[in-house]
Amino acid sequence: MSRAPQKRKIETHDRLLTAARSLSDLNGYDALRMEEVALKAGVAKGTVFSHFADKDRLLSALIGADLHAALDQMEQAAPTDPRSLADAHEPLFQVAARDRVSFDIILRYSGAALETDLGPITQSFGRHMEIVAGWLSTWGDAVRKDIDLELQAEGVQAFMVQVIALNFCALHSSTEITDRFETYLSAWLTPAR
Amino acid sequence: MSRAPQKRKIETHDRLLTAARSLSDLNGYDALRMEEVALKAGVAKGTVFSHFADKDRLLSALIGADLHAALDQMEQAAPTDPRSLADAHEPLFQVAARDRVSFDIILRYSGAALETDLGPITQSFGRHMEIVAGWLSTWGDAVRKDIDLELQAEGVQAFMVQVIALNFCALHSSTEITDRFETYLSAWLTPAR
DNA sequence: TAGTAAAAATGACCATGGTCAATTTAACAG
DNA sequence: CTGTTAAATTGACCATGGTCATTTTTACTA
Repeated sequence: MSRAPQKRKIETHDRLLTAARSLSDLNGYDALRMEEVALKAGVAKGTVFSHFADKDRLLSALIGADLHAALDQMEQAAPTDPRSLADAHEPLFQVAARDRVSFDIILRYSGAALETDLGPITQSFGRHMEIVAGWLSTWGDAVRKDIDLELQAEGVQAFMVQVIALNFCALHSSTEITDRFETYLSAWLTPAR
Repeated sequence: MSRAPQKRKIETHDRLLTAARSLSDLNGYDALRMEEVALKAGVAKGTVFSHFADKDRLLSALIGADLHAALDQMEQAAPTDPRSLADAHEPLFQVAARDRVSFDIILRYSGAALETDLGPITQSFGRHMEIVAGWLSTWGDAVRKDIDLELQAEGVQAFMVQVIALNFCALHSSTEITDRFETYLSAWLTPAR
């Protein structure tokens, strides 16, 4: 028989996340070492890997939290056109541009919205889609009507990933990201004239 | 003064690529070991890293070649609508779906089309864009006219990345990829009604 | 309270990507 | 042919992510 997780496990899990967070705040995700996390959490190295299957999962937990925080901030906005929709994504772009590692991890899980086994990044992409769909549903005639809401939101996500990727490969500033994003969004969302 | 690369270097480079290719054909990119490549090429491990800065670069060379071959095949087609455009991408999807590693590497360099220092993957994305733009330019009224050709091609690429990502995260078959791609392409390219 | 079975934690150990000071080889000048 | 310099190669070495048999702790039962 399998039993419920012990209180100890939950505490250790929290300590690990806290340790990883403070270390990554200090030196960025790139410099994060699993052994340091263990040390800081007062735990053996093997324990880290019994909580997070690999480094990617630990990073996903951290970056997923970053994304959720960014989405919280995003939700304050109420964009009504492509320009303000692009601007509303600023917090997300901040997270994605923080680190090469953030970029890699986010990109890798970017399309995971349909996955059954939801990781934290995947989850935040799902949430992002709901937020965007919610906004678009209030736009009335300002948005095209020939494709359904879900498809529209998926497209927004595709272009979001695109501009994030472009940002990292060339050396674009953050404002250039939103400008570029706005161009895509206008072309994608604007109704036929 | 710096001198031109010696003949020896070029030969070694070729041997390394050949070795890596045959090993990856055998067991996939995932199981490729740098030391095995060195061994097979009859060279010390350090030599591999003097030719390819890191494993990613070596993989990029291989996968970049895969992509170019796929593009060669793609160029045989002459799609005239979203459906056939999606179908024409089949060879590319094959390459991208070969391996988790291919997916990761391709995705990471997907947005690199604007980069100055062109890697092989980046290059193939540039070439892809030219091909698509060339095709679209012959579509006449079958394609929207409110945005320019370049932007259209960029969008095609964004959706291509999206469906590749979706494919790996959920368990979609290859036909489902092209179907999904076609949906996006219709919505993106079809002129206003 | 003692017994016990599963969960949790441990840390020595391994695999592999990557580094670099030292060595060998190629190419050219005189 | 000999000497000289930079290019090319070498392989011992390191860093770090990840494994797993063993040990310790927890929570439950009689």
